[in-house]
Amino acid sequence: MNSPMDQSAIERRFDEFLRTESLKMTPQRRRIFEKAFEVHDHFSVERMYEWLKGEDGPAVSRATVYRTLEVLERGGFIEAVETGRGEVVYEHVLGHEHHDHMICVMCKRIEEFQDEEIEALQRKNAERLGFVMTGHMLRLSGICGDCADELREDGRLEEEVARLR
Amino acid sequence: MNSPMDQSAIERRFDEFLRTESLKMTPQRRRIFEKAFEVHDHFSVERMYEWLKGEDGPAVSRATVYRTLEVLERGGFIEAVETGRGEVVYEHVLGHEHHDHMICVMCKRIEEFQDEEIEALQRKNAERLGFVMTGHMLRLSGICGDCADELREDGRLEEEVARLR
DNA sequence: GTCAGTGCAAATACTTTGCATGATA
DNA sequence: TATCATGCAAAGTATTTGCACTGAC
Repeated sequence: MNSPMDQSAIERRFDEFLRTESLKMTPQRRRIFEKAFEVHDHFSVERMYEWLKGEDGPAVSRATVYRTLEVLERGGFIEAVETGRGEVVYEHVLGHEHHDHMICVMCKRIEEFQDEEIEALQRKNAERLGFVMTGHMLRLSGICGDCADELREDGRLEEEVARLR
Repeated sequence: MNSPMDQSAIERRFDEFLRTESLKMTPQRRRIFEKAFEVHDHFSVERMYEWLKGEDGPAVSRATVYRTLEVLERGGFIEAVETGRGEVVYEHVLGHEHHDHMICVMCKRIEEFQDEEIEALQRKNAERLGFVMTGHMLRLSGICGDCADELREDGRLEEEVARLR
């Protein structure tokens, strides 16, 4: 699946963003940025660090990964997704519609979904509470089809679901 | 506002839970448990630790607070609420209906709300994705009425909202 | 040439753990 | 009396920061 916006267009935006913030384009930033848009998957700081370490190119330290992801987030290029218990992964944003996440507690697979009805109800509740809503995070957790099948074969699905609920 | 279940009834449940798990009732556990149900507010590990340190009674170490909150969570007496960016606070559960949270990004105030329509839509989405849903977390963030008023006085509301969005 | 960015190692913040001691059932 | 729980300090883990050096503009 390709993004509706191609790599070079996104890169131009990044250049632009750096310029407006008087930040500099460095090989490290470029590597991190490109990797973030090349993968169509969620990644942690550690994962990004390992990816870059395993490939050719200028070395990138953990500190720089932290610092750069912060810049990318501030610029709206990536977004942090809390997967639970303090764990954070990132996903690139440009060319993607807003969406929420459904995470498999067994294999950690992350599915995305959108539901305008839910969004509308969120806004309604915020308003009722007298808040100006600026953001939200909705995360569903459960057992994905594949993992459920495996458990079902062993007759352990009910048990697991009960334990998790 | 009082819970529909009184303190002693909750405490009996705790005794029972400890017994079924072959755990022991200690002064430390009792202090933490009672404080968790006495306050009608969300608390962090650190906050609980500080509360107990400031009051009479047997000393409670940080390690014990961590360990006991884990026990209370496992027993379904309290629930962890992620307030964002890895921060976790707890709230007591018994006698409270399930609810979601709306957090003020300025003063950190937490409001609770319930919306059965949202719950139903969540279940629908999970099903569509082929998941057996076992849990969810919905957190709205924004600026509460009071903080919004303050910003409005200074004419900085629009600006802040734009920055946060 | 100036200012920002980088790597490194140290510092920080938060949480968990091993172990000797003490308390509960 | 047999566990189990506690406090303490040490060890993890994840992230941030100070600083000297390097590199982009």
